[in-house]
Amino acid sequence: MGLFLSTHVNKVDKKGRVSVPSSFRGVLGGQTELIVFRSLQANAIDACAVDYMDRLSEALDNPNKPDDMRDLIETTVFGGSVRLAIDPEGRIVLPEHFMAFAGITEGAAFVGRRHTFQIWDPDALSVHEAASRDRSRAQNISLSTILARTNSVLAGGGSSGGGVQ
Amino acid sequence: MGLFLSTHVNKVDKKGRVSVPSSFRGVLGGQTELIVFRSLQANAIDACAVDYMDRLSEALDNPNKPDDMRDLIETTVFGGSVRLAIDPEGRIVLPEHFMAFAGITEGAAFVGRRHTFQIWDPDALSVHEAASRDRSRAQNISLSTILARTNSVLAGGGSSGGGVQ
DNA sequence: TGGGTGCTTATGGGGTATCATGGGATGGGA
DNA sequence: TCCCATCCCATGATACCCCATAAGCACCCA
Repeated sequence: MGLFLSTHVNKVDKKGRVSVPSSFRGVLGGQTELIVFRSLQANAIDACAVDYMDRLSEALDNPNKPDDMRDLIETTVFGGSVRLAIDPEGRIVLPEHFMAFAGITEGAAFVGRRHTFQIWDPDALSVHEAASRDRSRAQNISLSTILARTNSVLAGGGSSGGGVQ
Repeated sequence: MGLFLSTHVNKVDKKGRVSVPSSFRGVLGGQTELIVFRSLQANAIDACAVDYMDRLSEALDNPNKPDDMRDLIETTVFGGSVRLAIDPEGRIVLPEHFMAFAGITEGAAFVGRRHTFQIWDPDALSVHEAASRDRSRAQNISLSTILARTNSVLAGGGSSGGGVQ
């Protein structure tokens, strides 16, 4: 119950409300607010807990970060983010221009990404997911290979993998 | 009692429930949840304990990990995986699209793979196993050759190791 | 050695709590 | 006074939990 996991598709009603999946609300703990902003990588909406934003801010203060990246993130993420209230039934109302940006109309797909999650139009997600799976397959990613490979990275070694699968 | 071993075939009842083999539940310790994920290599479902996923998540936070790889894994693995509760009788309910993906209808084969296990349609598994056996035979793999070859690697030596088999 | 006994495991069905979703009511701001 | 946002309540569907039954296995005792 600590990480945002799995994908849930929920309906958007005519008032613009959409339920945040129960398991995601569980990850948020008792928090009745969350942060959303337009994703930098895709036509999707990124979302996270309020306190996650604080940690992101600290990371940004790291002097090793290039200045232009800091500028970019400050503008797009912090400037473009919105704080949303979760109603007693666990629903949120996405701002109009966010819906348009992600192409969301009557359905919204919530995709867990560990510390954050994304909100997609279901159709756009299918397309994106298919492409991602292909790329992952090309990299030979599986539950068992990720750990093995990461450990070798940590050890400084770069065994190219090519495992038996 | 530490590794997922051997293969068990169980029935899927009309509610979609299927028993996790008792020995697998033993490996999970007291954990009442597990993670499932559509395999990238085969039409089967990968499964692991929740804490395995936690370790995977920690590994992903390693700053040496390339950013694009992290994105890919977060989307494919974490977005594509589902957390399933194990009921008091030791059963799980696989999501509809997971069943369809693996071609599972009335039976499910649980295949131990050490730290993870897979769930197959029994018929699809037979086909896959036959193919795997052929490949093993072609590569002259046996339990004793694996150890012998690994040891020689560790020792830095390259004794070509003509397999006994 | 063979039969019986008791436990663990797998499977089936029914009842209940939770969740997603829809509609209506209420209150504050324009 | 009107409109919009929020909150409250109702409902259908689903997921979860509890109990019951049956089948396999190991152990024990005769």
